[in-house]
Amino acid sequence: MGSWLDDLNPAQREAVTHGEGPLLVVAGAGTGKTRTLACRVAWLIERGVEPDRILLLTFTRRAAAEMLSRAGRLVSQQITGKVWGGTFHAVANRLLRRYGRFIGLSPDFTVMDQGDAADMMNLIRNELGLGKGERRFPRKQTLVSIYSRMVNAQEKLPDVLDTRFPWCAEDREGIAAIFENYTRRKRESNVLDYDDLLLMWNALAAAPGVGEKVADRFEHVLVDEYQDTNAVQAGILRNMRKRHPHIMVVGDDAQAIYSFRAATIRNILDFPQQFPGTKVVTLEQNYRSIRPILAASNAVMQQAAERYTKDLWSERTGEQKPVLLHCLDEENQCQSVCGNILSHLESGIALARQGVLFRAGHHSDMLEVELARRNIPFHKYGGLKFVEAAHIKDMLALLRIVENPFDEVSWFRILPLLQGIGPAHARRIMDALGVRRPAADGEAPAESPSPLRRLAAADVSVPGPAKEEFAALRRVLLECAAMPNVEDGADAPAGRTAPSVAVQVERLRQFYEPILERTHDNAHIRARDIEQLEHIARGYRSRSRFITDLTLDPPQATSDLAQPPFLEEDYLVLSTIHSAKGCEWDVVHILHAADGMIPSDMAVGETEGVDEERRLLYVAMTRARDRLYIYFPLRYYHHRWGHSDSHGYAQISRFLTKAVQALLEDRTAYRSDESPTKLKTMNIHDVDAWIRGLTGG
DNA sequence: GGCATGTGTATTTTT
DNA sequence: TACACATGCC
Repeated sequence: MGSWLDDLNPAQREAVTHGEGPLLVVAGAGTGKTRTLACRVAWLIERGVEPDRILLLTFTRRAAAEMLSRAGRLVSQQITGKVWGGTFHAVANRLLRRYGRFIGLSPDFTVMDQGDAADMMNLIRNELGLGKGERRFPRKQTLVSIYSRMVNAQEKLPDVLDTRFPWCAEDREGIAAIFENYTRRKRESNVLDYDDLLLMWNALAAAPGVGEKVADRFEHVLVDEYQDTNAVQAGILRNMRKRHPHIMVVGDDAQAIYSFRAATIRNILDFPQQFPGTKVVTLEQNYRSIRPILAASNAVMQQAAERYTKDLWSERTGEQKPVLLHCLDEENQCQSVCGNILSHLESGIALARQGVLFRAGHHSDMLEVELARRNIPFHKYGGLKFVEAAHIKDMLALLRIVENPFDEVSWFRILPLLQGIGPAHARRIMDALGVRRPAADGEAPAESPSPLRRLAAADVSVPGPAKEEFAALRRVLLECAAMPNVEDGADAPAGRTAPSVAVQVERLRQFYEPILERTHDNAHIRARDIEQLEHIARGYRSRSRFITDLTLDPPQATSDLAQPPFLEEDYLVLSTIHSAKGCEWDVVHILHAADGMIPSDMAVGETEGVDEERRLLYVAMTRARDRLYIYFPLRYYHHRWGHSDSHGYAQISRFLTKAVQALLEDRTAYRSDESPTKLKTMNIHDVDAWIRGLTGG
């Protein structure tokens, strides 16, 4: 047995060497959760468990890869491709391609992301003539949110509307009609959305016969970040573990931050009841942060109600309290952040060891401009993603049509791009090609000729001005469809090598570029993104695999691809707090610690919402190893997009109570002669005089 | 029916 | 800002 066991603390070792039955590891921030999971995998393998009979479910693919490479090093063998590791969604995809046919699912389904789901909702919304009425009908994004909430929380539509979307309650019938149609349309076009992946996996695992077969594949199931799983995911685990009690879940109720995705903290709190005989191990020694940072973080969490009690402690000493920086306004905040970053850089802390965290993607907008101006390189996580850019979506839609010619949403995205074709003609052409194939109730769609066959054979009528571009589209689609391609799921053919998917992408790009030039003004910047897409495609020989990977595990940030990774120098990470989960930095900067930002004013309605926002701040603070800066801009301008000078004064985040502030060091980010405190201490007459001063000039 | 142009408005986090 | 929707012209 590996001597590496000696490097673990007693609680970690207890978890790693746990024998039979369910195990819940309550692991506080920075307590070596990743290490414990990796060691558990290694321990199981050393005890003779076959790697491919282990299922490791993580929150991101990166997390799985990291744990498996660590475990592999411990047991001195390559296990990365053997252990089943990945997100719930990615594993669902893999299992469904292999076993889906047993529950009536055709294995060549395509996966649509949330944007595609929204487009399909919109398609139906327009067809049903909703949104034409007097009142505003919920928008496509809202519809997807409602739908996703409904299925993931397993709640009835009226309840979801009443509790979460009261302003949409009046449109219940219309919404119900859209959802019914939406589900049917997905089945007809052989498409699964994110939620379907989970629901279908659950159905598969629950199905008599095949369910047991799927469950028996895995002797051990390990789940990371269990506090951020939802009811469907808990159901999947129950179904997967009906006959094998070996399950280990790891999580921290204090770090649950995904309730908007219907994650429920009940999963972790109720785990011992759900899985009788559960052993609970608590990890409390924090290896990450120095004591003053931990003290402040713990003080923030002190106010939370129901939780597993943990007292995080650390041996890492240090004098420096976290710094609370009072800033004049956002501009001043930017200057201060940059100044602090650069001074740490000068003292030898590389940019890569510093992180900037914030509640919402746009909270870093101004800072990004300032960083660019000062030539400080950075990567942003959680902003607009590569695959969400319109031109990338267009390219993917083209590929999807080739892959699955029944994909309505993709056709309806591409056809109106052609000059002279709008929604009406697009519908007509799709009808002529037979893109929709009505399914009998609950059945897989009937066999019908591929729309591409009809495209090749029939002379589809298109309006005069569109003839030329349509002919080009026809040519390129048929050409790509004829190219050799490795099926996903099939093992790569040994002798014959199919060309990489990049060949198809290149061909599609040639078709698409003129359209790009016509429809977008910054066409050449976007063209570079498409070249990047082509670059990624070189690594794939299965078109299906390529499309699925991009939808289930998209490149984190657009700038990820701005320069090839090997040319990267040192760079700073900007991240939403959500995307920072599991990360750590020597120095952490938290922006906008003002009420309305953290907590977001969208969330302050219910106490549950506020509780989650508190945990967000806790997650952000506990990312820091040695230095923590919290910035509080005092003044916010009202109109984000306007030039108005009107502003209001912010309150400091309600989570930074007196008790917490006592554990922070106060500093101001501006010179005293700029001080807004003068204004703060003025009385009403002074304010009026001040206004007179402004109006009088 | 397509398309350019104008108007109003919402407004977080992500697999 | 970006998106949904209305209007008016070809």
